[in-house]
Amino acid sequence: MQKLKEEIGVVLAPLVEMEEKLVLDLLEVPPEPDYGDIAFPCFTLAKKMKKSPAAIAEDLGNKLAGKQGLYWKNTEPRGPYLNFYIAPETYSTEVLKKVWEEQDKFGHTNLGEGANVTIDYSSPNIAKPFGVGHIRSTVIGHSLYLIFRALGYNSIGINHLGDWGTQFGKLIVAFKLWGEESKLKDDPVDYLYRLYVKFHQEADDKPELDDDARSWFKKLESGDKEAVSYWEHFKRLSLEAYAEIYDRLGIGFEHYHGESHYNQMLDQVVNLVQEKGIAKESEGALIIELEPYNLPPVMLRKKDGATLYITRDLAAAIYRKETFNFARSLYVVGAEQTLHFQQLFKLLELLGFTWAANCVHVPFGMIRFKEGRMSTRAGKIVLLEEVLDRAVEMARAIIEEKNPDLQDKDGAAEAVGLGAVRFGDLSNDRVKNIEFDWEKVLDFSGETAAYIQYAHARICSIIRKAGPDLLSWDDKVIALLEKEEEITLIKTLAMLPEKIIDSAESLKPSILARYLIDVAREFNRFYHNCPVLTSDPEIKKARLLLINATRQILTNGLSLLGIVAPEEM
RNA sequence: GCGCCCGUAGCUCAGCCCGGAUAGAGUAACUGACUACGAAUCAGGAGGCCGCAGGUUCAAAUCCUGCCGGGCGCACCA
Repeated sequence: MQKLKEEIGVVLAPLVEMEEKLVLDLLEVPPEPDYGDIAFPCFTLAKKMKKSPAAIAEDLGNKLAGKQGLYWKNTEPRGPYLNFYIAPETYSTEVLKKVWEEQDKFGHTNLGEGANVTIDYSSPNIAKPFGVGHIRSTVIGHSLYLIFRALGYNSIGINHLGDWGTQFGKLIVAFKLWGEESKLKDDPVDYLYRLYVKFHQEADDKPELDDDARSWFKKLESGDKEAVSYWEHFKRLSLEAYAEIYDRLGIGFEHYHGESHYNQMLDQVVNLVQEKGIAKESEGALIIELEPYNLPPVMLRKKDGATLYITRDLAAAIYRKETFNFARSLYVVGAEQTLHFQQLFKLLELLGFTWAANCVHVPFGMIRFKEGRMSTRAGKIVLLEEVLDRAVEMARAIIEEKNPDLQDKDGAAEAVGLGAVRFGDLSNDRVKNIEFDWEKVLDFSGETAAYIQYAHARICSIIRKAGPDLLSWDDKVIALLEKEEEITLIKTLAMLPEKIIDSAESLKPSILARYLIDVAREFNRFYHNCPVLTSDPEIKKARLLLINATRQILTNGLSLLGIVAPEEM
């Protein structure tokens, strides 16, 4: 498509007396396939030439009448637009050959030239259960990780574990009051979670519990043996539980640098801020006024001397720059923390770090119940594990019904079930809140991962039946792909590279996800109108190449969303 | 009170960054297609003051301003 545009630029520039680049910027894709493949709008020219846009388009059409290029076969003025139609043969050959040759690398580029991109994602809070709320950061972050890697960046996944903070004071207090070691061993995350909830219930009536919790956290910060041993115990048990979920989702991190990792740097960071002269004491606490920037003040140290979340984030940002010298640093964290990151980045800027401009908060909306928001403290939460299990179970039931002879039912059910959960989080614009609805989670029809996986499985089935020998590259047969469904499918396939780039630039995997739905849809249209196996040998060969390219685009795309496409389901 | 985000078909959402041709999907309800390469599919009609009101423009779902509705946040949590 890019080559087509460039060619048009060269042809059009002299005719309209504009620079090629300007022409290229104006070119757009028409809303209807009937209107051609690339359109040149004549509105901007109308002023300059003092003629109606339609007359200009007409004029250009006359000048180009009967002419054609390598990638376009004719032009057609239509209202204020001059529309170009592609030459299917050269275009299709170009696209399909490229996919054939590059295989699982199709769509990948070296745009990033190996530059480091740190991606802070998932980052659960130790001792809290892994709820569906956390899946958004995990799944969106991991997809961005894969997308950046496909573009030649060196993605560095960082799991910034919430393994420090007042919640540990609360847990220690709760465990000392009500805890039993045996129950802790059975199901540590669940048990710690129940203690956490109980703590908040009790603290409503007994505010002194909160004071106890603060003082235990203070002890932890100053290295108190007992506090540290509780903390280590809780942390180890939680990490073991998270590891299972990450394994299941096929997710790994380069670094598990939790908040505690930055403890030894905090004094240094606080000193740095004080040297800059931007901090001041207020009611015993150390704060920084950000009023000139229209932001509320930031507190770096509480009056009891303990540090806060942002103190550790400040240290972490500096550490990441020093360690990884990132080109960009992404924080895939909920939208409710937008202010926090505005303050953090402003602080970095005030400290004179010009790279603060390369730090980006990638926010996303929250998952809510119909009745209101989820709350860990109140115990109103849906566990991720339960969601995954039920989705896989449902997929398994459907397979049992539709494909009872399938060999690897478990494998397929896992791929489809997990794919559904992932896709549900990836296919909509990040920033919107999602209403949690079991019916939607367990629905595998329409715009879902299963729709894409099903198209993939059908293709695999056809290729299996044709026999692998028939699938080989042949320049000569591509010209036989001339039906509307075939051409449209090829045009859609060709978009993968630009969609991957779009996703990276906008930090929205949803662009890629929705594109894959389009590909599957166009394939289905082809499938219902163009038989492969029963066609004449030459056409059969050409169509096999076409569906094989489609299969490749689907797996390449899905893999960047972290979704597996089984060959049968 | 102040700041940020969201508002498009009954429901869930694309499109908005970068303004252009009749505003698109899915889903629900209705109609049709398995003696067809897998019906988790496809085809069809139906369904819209693009929250409201101004403004900019030859042209606004898209840009600007105000308002309304919802969400989130705003010094000792993360």
